[in-house]
Amino acid sequence: MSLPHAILTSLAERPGSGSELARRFDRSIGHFWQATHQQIYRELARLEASAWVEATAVEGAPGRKRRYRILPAGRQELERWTGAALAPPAIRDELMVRLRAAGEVDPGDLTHELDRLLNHHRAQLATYEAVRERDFPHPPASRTGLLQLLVLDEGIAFERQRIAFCEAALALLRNP
Amino acid sequence: MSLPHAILTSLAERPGSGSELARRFDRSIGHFWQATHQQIYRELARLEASAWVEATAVEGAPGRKRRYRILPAGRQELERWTGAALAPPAIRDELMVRLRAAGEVDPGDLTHELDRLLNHHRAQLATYEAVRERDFPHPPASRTGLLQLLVLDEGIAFERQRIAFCEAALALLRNP
DNA sequence: TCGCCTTATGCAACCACTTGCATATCCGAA
DNA sequence: TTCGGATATGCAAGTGGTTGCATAAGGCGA
Repeated sequence: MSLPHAILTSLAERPGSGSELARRFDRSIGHFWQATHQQIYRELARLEASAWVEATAVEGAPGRKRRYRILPAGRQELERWTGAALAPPAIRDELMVRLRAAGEVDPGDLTHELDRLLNHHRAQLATYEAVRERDFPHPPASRTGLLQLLVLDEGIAFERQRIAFCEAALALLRNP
Repeated sequence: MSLPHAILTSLAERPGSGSELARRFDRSIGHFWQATHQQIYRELARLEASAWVEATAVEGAPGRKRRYRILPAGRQELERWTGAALAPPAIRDELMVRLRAAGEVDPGDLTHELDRLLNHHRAQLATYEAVRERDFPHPPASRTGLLQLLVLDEGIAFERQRIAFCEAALALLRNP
C-alpha cells in the first residue's frame, strides 16, 4: 500500500495542507496513485499520529486549514520504504474484461464507450505533454528532475499505447 | 467492479468449478483482472443467488466439487454490462511513486528491487508470447478469436513497455 | 483400516477505498 | 449585519479485496 508514502513524497517535495495535497494529487502524483480528499485527510491524521509529519494551524484561512510538513522520522520512513520489497503491479483492467466479454455476447454500445475512453486518453496525453513543455523545456540536470521526467514520460507512453489500443479495438468491433 | 462479469465471461467461454476458475484466472483473464479463490467462491455464491449461474454437484471428486454454468439471465446481464458506461482506468502504480520518492531521498536498495521487477516482466512477456504461439499460430478468423488476440497483444505491449521503463530507471539510478 | 496428503469449498476478521453527508471558517454581497 | 457561497476538514456506512484458518471428501501408503 503506497498512499502514506505517496503523501510523504509529496510533502517531501513541498509542505502543504490537506486540500493543497488533494489538488496536487489531481495534477501530479495522483496520475499514478489516485486518492480522494477523504483518503488524504485520514492518512494525514495517521501520519501525524506516527510523528512522521507535523501540522500547524494556518490563521486567516477558511475552514480550519492546517499546514503539514514532513519530519526527519518521516523522511527516514520514506527512505526505508523506497528500498523495501517491491511487488509486481496488481493489474485490474476493466477494458480487457469487456473486450473478452464482447467476444462472447453482443457488444451493444461498447463502441460508443470506447469512443469516450479514446477522448479521455487523448485529453490525458495532451495534459501530460503540456506539463512536459512547461516543466521540462530543457533536459533537467538534477537526479530529482531526471526521475520526475522519466515518470512523466512513462505516463505519456502509457496514454499513447492506450490510444492505439482503443483505436484497434474500435476498428475490430466496427468491421466484422 | 468487474469481478462478477469477469467470472461470467469465463463461464460463458467454458463452464467449470470454482477451483478450475481460479486456475483459469491465473493463466488467462486473471492477467487483466486478478482474483483469489476466496473472491471467486464468494462471487460464485452471489451469482448463483442472482440466478445468473447454476451449479451441479460433481460426483467422485474430492471435496464438494460443483460445476458452474452460465444461465440465459447471466448471459443477458453480461450483454447489458458490456455496453454499460465504462470508467477510465483507476491507476495505482507503486513503481512511479517509488521513483518520485527516490528523487527525494536516498534510493537504498531500489535498484535491486528494479532488477527483480525486470525479471518478473521478462518472464511475463515470455509467458504471453508462448500463449500467443500456442493459441494463435495463424490469424484467427472469428470475432471472438480476434478480440482475444487483441487483448493478448495489449498484454505483450504492456510488458515490453514495462521492461524498457525498468531498464531506463535502472540506467538512471546507476549513473549519477 | 488408520492416518496423512491433496483437492475443493468456505467462514471470518481486517483493511483500504468509496460515497454521501456534516461541520467549521472566511469572505463578499445584499 | 447577516446570509450564502467557497474553502477546508472530517465522520460514518457500505463494499470489495486480503489473509488466515477451517471443513469436507477422495486417494494412497503404512
